[in-house]
Amino acid sequence: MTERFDHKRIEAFWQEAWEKDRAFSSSPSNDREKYYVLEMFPYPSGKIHMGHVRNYSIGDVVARFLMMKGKNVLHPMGWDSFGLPAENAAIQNNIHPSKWTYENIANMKRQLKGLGLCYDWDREVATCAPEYYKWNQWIFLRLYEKGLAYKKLSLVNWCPGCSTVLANEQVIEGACWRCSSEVDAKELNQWFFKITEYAEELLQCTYKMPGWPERVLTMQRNWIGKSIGAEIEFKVKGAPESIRVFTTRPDTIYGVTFLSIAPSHPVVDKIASREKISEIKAFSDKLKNKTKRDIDLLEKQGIFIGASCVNPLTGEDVPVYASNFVLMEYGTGAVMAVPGHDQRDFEFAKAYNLPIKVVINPSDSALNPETLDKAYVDNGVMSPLTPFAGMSNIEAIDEILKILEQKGLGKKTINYKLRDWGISRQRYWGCPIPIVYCEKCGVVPVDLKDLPVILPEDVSFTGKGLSPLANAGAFVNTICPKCGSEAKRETDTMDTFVDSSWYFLRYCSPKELTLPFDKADASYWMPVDQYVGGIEHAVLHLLYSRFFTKAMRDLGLIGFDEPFKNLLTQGMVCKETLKCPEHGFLFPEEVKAGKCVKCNKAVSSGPVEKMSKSKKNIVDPDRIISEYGADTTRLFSLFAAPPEKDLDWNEEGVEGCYRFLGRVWRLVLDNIEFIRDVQKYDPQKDGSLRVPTPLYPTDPTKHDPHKDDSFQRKAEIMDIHTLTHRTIEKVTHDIEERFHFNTAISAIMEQVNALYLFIGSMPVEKLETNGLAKKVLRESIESLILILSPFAPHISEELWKRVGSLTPLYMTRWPDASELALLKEEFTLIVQVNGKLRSKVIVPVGATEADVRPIVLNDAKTKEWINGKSIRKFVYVPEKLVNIVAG
RNA sequence: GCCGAAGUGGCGGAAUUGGCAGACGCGCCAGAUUCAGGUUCUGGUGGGUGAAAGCCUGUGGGGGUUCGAGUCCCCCCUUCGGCACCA
Repeated sequence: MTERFDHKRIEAFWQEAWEKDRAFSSSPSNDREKYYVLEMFPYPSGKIHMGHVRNYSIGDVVARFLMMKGKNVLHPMGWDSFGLPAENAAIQNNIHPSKWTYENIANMKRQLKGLGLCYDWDREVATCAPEYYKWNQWIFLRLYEKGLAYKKLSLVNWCPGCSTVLANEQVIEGACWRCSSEVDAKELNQWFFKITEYAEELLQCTYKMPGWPERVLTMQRNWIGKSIGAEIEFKVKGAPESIRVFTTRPDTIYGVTFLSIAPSHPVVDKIASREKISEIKAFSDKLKNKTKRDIDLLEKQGIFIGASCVNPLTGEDVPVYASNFVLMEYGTGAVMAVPGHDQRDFEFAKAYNLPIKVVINPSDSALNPETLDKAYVDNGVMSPLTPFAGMSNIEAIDEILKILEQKGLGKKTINYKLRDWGISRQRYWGCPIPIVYCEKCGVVPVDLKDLPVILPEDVSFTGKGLSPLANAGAFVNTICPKCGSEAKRETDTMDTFVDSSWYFLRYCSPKELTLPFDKADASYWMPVDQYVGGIEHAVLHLLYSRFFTKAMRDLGLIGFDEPFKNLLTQGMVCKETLKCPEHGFLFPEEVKAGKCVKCNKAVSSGPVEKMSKSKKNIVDPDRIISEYGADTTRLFSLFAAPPEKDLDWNEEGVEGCYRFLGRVWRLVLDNIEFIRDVQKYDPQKDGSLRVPTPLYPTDPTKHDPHKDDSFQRKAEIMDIHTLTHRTIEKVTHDIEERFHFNTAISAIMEQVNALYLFIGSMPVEKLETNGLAKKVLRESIESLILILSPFAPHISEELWKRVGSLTPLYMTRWPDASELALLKEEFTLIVQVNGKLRSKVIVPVGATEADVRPIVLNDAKTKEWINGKSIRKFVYVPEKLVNIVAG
């Protein structure tokens, strides 16, 4: 009886051994090439979910593989531990956010260790620790000093029911997530980081980042939203003011029939007629209180403000409208309206009976504004109504800009959609902003030597009113660092995205006391060679981190431009949902025989969706790990789909992986006597034993144990040798070049299947006496254990020890595929007749067309298909196939 | 509306450069082992047709390029993701 595969005992044993050996600790070294593998650190919400398992399994394979490849690998882990859920827990369960957070960290750390992930835990960081957030404050002050952090009035979401500010994420369809009151827009003084200063560089670098997925780069480019156009000044008729508009289509200026401005545009107060001002104000307020979605549904609306401007080129009067579709935040808050060539303006002109002018025509026809049913937005030729009749509109842009520039009424401009990053949060559980407000000195930064500004523990959580910090007198009341008189601290905390914008640098020297990180350590380890995380951070975290890197470079802290060389965005973990017509989503245990246990109605299986509590389709990693083990859990999460695709969770697939590991276990233990003390087969020394080998799988009659012919036996043994090295080659390539762990695992499975067949076809006494078989078997099993180890490290370590290795597996080199073993003397040539597979022939490697032609044409099957027809073409693809065109 | 990704057996997915479509796993079917269930081992499994060998057909749909297309080009359909009055 083979010893049972006891995953619990094995996994506990090796996890302890790795920890005791400090197997994965890292330090800079000049004799090995560095490699920094990073997975996005988790928010300590309480326990890990399958998304974490997947994310960290991917990173772990990369890290373990590269360690075995001899790289000096940095693979750290930490906690993004400031944030709102901790505060909610405080309000709901009367537990301090700090306690809640650290308990969660302890539990999740236990879970990550239970997965056998190869982290250097000596580098662990938690962003809520003063030793960490001190440096947040330090960076903030350096940015402030550089003018990259500033304060300004801006709109926030205000809940009148809770009398507090809400984050955008807390506003659900325009209402408070907690009390459902309608959320107002409110103007507050907020701190900002000047990310817009880097808009152009952030954009340009996206074209030089081949290691990032194209779709993430596209999303970032869209988010930055560069558009090239012109700013044009329209003088107000009968008033000293003028209105500046931004347009990407200066070529349409001759078609302007009105101007549209944002209702909140400051010019309204100056030029609108008295009776209109209050109407426009009301219109503007109404818009502010609507969520984006609602505005989308609104029709084009506007109010004539009672004033007109003059078209700088035609001198025509253009009435000014306050319109609901013009945003104050973009461009200049004013647009020139060209109904003939812009669809929004067209709709507005139709609704308000404004003239439509065509100034650009398609190259082959002339448009009639009377009969136009939509705006003509394509390129074309300038119409006779303009001074550039017949010229292409693209060329006309430069001509028009020249005239405007001469008149001093326009110039080329670039606009970005990217806004400065508002980092103030009216919350407690975050990093305090190190600023003091003094009546005499105004805004005063805290001295660097006085950092950190410690977040006070002794505060009360009511969920009402201002941030708990604002009520913490001992915190708020302080002394002005400049003049020493009484002053008050800033009570807002920083957005938690600030914490995560530089944590990858802190990992390089997590215990550094004088700076956020040691410059030499950072320049050794950085940039991150491989970053792995979810697509949900495509813009936010990944853009902020890029910005921070550039800003810190300009502060002289680092000497590189981009933080993450290669990025892998893994797909979501999904599962089928179950839905009862009466009770909605159900947990699997609420369904018996396809019926809801509450109402006995038939339950339909809903769509496969991302695992979430509300959809009741979550699978708890703890349960899976305890039932099947960490190795199986990791293996399944890597085998079920390629990493960037969504993964469908199904328990039968998990069982399949468990079965596979059991199969490996038995394969090794059942044959351990044959291989334990045998020397490995070395093709360099034993190369003379090589015999011509057909491709695997070979003729099934060969597996007949009674038909023992030593030549055939030898060929069969050598097939295993070849397969072993082909598998090493494929697995190495799949991990290294493609991150296709699913195909790497399937190749290992194929090797296992082949070994079972080989052993099954070989009588025991043969195995015992055949030296070559033993050697080849040992080599194959050894290499199997090694290449399986990044995926399933515990079982691999255990088997590695069992086959008699003295050093632990994690200290062992990754096997190399022997080129000699991969050499073939013959290969199977595919024979196609008229593009269809008709036969196969064995030919020597390196055969030329002249060598192959007679062999193929004499092949009986091929002859049959050619059937006397004349051969019109003979296509030979060396080492692959021939295609005979006959007819 | 714009941008992007994808569409292959009952299911998850392979096919790296245009060259044997469906590797591997799940499920299902059969045989062996077992007192029995489970386990384990072996074989089969796209569809059509056939006793079988085999033949025909087949990668969302339609066209094209090519000796040869899941892969390249054009048009269309569907699904998912992102952005969305950005002037």
